Amino acid sequence: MKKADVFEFFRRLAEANPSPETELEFGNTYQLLVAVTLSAQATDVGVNKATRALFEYVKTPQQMVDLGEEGLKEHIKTIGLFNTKAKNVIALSQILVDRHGGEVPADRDAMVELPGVGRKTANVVMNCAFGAETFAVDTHIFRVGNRTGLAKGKTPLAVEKQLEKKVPQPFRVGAHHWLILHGRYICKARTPECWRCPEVDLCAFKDKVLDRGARKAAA
DNA sequence: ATCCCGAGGG
DNA sequence: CCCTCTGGAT
Repeated sequence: MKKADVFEFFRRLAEANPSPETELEFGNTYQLLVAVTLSAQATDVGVNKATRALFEYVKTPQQMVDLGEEGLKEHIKTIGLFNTKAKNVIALSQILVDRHGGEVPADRDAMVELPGVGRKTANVVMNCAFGAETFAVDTHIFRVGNRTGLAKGKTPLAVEKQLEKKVPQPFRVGAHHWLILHGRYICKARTPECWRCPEVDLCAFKDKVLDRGARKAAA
């Protein structure tokens, strides 16, 4: 995508949604870290449903350690991969207590050291909690980047590097959310809704779905 | 059957 | 690179 088009792409997203936010619900940075960890292969709606009750009384890593692995499992049973997630969250919480004074470190490398926290999760927390210009490339951003031609790459890391290079300054903090929301609600995995996409004229996607009626008839 | 804001291990 | 963990929605 040409430089001027990239700017226009984000300008429109920003215009439509001036202050984008995560759809995950949380009350502090620690809860955000836990929520993002739980969100692997799960929808935000599903994660929120599980954390609503949990976060009522678990607001610190120490309180999570006190709850324990089995207690946590009871709360997150309805989310996929709950066994591994429960184990990781308890272990991660213990490390925060032991080595970080009960706080989430404002440092990506330190966060990635935590069990269950990879580069993508760390990038989300750095961006949402600390306002860092990080691009957490999840399934949505990977797809949107490659489809549109905004940031092509064979791996999430490659797409991340492209975004670091291409996203212009006024949009670097918000880009993560704009791209995810765009992917979730318009540039969907199965049936992208190009007919109502505000950026369709800037997009390189070859199989654009421009007519809803035609597509329904074909299906 | 396929997807959802992945990470860890082989 | 591959596989596994895992339930709910569509």
